Amino acid sequence: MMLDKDFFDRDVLIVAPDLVGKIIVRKFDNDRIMRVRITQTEAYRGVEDKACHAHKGRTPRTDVMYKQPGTIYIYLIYGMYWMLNFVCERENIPQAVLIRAVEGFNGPGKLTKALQIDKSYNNQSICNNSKIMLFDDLYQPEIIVAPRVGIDYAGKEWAEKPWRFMDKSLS
DNA sequence: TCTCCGATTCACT
DNA sequence: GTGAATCGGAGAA
Repeated sequence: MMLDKDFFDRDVLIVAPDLVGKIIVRKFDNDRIMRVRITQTEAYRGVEDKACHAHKGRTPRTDVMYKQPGTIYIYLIYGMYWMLNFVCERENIPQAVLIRAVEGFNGPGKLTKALQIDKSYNNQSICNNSKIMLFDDLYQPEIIVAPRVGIDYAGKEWAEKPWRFMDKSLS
């Protein structure tokens, strides 16, 4: 069954591990369809989280994270790679889940390249979207946690939070 | 305007 | 293990 807005209308620390094992379905412009299972996610939790882009407040860039749960947040990193995120919690609470890896594509930059996801998907909703969808096929992976990656600049306290979630059977 | 730097990846030593 | 590629957001001036 398809994930709806209610799925994302929860705390990001609940949604992020729950997304591991779910299926991303991508329909390309030539009608080719690609299905991949999410194997790794990370949680970015609001203004208090120094590693979260929204911690400095609402700006044109972070505005998306304040929107409806299920909104897609895309941004460019290092001038080369698009990062795929899904907004959590109700409006005006800036939380998001980063999709860090899917089955067959290990790394957030690689998976967006494989799925041909770019800036044009920013600020769209994952619910009722004809190009990209999320499904639950009732697969329930065993989850293991780890610190987040690439955020040393946020300071030790935040860099060490165990807010990365991965499928144990694939680690 | 100008400067700094990042939720990464890959090639090379 | 180190460094380059590459660009837009955010903050300073």
